[in-house]
Amino acid sequence: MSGINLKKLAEELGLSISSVSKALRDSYEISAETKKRVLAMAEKLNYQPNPFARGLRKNKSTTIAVVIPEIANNFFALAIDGIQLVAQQKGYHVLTYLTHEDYKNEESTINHLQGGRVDGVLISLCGDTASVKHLVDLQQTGVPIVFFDRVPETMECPTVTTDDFEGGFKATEHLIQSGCKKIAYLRVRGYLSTTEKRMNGYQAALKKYNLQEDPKMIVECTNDDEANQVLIKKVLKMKGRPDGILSSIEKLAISTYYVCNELKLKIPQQLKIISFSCLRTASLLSPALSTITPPAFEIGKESAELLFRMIEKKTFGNRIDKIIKPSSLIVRQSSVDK
Amino acid sequence: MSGINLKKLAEELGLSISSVSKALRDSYEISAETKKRVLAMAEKLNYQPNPFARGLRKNKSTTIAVVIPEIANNFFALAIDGIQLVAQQKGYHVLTYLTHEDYKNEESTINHLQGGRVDGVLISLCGDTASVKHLVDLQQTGVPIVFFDRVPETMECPTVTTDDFEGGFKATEHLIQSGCKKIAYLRVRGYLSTTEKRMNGYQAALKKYNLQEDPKMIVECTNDDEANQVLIKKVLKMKGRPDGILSSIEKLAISTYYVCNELKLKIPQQLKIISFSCLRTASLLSPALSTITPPAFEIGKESAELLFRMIEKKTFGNRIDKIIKPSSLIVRQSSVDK
DNA sequence: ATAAATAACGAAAAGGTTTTCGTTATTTTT
DNA sequence: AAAAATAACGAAAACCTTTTCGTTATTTAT
Repeated sequence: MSGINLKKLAEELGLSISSVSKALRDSYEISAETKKRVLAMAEKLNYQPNPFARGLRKNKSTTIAVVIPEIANNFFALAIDGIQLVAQQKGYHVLTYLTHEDYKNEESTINHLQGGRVDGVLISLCGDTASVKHLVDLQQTGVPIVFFDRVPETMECPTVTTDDFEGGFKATEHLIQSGCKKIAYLRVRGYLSTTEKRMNGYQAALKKYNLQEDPKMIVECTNDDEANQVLIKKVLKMKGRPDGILSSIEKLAISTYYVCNELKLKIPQQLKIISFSCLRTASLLSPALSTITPPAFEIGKESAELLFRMIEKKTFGNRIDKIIKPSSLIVRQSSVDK
Repeated sequence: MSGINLKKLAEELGLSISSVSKALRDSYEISAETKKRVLAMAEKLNYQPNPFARGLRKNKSTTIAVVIPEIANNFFALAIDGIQLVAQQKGYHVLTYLTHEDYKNEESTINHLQGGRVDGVLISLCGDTASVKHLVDLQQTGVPIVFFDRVPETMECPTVTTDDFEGGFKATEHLIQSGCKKIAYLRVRGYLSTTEKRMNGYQAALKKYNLQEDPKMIVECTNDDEANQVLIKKVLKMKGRPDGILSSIEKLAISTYYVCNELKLKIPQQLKIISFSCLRTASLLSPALSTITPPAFEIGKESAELLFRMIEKKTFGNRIDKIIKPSSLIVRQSSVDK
């Protein structure tokens, strides 16, 4: 389509295809003078090597894949930002795939990635990932994979995560120290490593401060905002309702805000709330939302850096990296009495 | 790397490479029985055709590129969502590139796209795009390009935008009807089609209601949040300060909120504000932010659909589509007295 | 019964690069 | 002056598919 390839360059220059190729790769076999001529002509005609021919020949794509559940989510958007930064530096291209929290999508996406389309994969698991077979298969074909944020528990693999347990623990501890006696945890259905560990931290904090665990205080939400609001409303209307909420994801905190508006529940006077979140406008909300904020950009950046280490020296497999980046607890008005 | 290709399949089946290939493409030349055997074996070994060999042979990548200024921005995130939806349906892969509002990045990205890496390009221009030569060049090599949201003015090309002029007009009219006498417009430096047309709408509304245009009321912001806050603060502290603000992008509205917090300026009593924005939490801000909201998802979706129409029948060039999707004006507390 | 058509498959070229190896001409070494 | 080394380039194979064109065997039409 583009039309300008090595053959045409060679004709234009009166050289052979191989010589032109070598000149462009700065081979010692080509004289300095010829190289200069070739470079000039390539520049003039804006020659771009055909990526397929090159990929086929070198068995390398200079492309990585990023597989995430959704993009309209500040955490993932920021993570991609970090990934792109590193990829661009390395001269790599980035293919993005969205699973929309659907296991079938994740599976078929990963399967399509076999065959050499990419040199490596960065992935954050979707909520209902039932099996990791597709991932193990891909890994076994030799494609380096780095998991970030939502990682598998039953698979040997490099991961980059935040300290979800500590985050859940500290957030809960903070609510307790703000006077909460009955704290609910908003989790998402399925088996996400993040949700699980955050809950473990929550439970550990309850235990430390001798607060009773109550199964009714663990609200299992879905992907449907309206349904979630119904669930949250139900918990907030029951007798013995919680006076504090720890939300494992941002979206559920937002839903809680809406529900509180509707129920005329005052935050933080009647209900204190804190959420895992990367929302930039957290401090502008009414009231400002306290958050445990994972370093999304850094997580993306470090994941990519780790992946490129694996791509470059093929020595992965010996050492399985588990990188953990701390989240920051940011206290705002939603979790403290004025 | 993956190891399993047509040759191995053929060996395993006792067939020739060409027969296996034809069986997989469901050619009439192959018997139903053989096809079944081949399909079964391909399934069993999880055969994935090498995308480079195929791309090289068919001169087609089944890949599109999306070039945007930034990703951590709800408008672009939602647009990508729409794009991905269509691409996935069509079985296409999506390469994402971020220009970070840097012309040099945009230029080199576009130049790298020559050579057949992608079958089409979706792009939203960066703020300081000085020339469109790189885009014209790419277009002339035969790669279909669709521009969305931020589009060039000096180039024949298909575009998908929102009605920026009307949006600017209606937002300004709304502020006037809410009692504003002196309205500032927050624009971004450079020559973005969006900023420009929104400003034209703003100016037209002022004229219609016989309000004087004042150059000091047009605040030219940059990409640096802190610098912008300084600029906005300056305008809000001067005598004859505005009583209304129309912000051309979300980020500047957020900055204005921070400045107002600092200056103890009450929104909406002392300053009314409305902004172009796709912020999901607009209604949860303190106070809730009135917005003109472009249909980001639909813009992405329609851009992609248009692009695929161009890719599929190569009849583009005859008809240049200019699709305009209306924004919605959503009035909340920030722009009306209680 | 022969000619023509069809069904089912294989051989080989093409697509653009990279890389190995061969070839020539020039320079250096003995 | 002959031998060896080097410099600079070209020919061709390889990467894996797809597709055109043959080839054979079987079926249908004359």
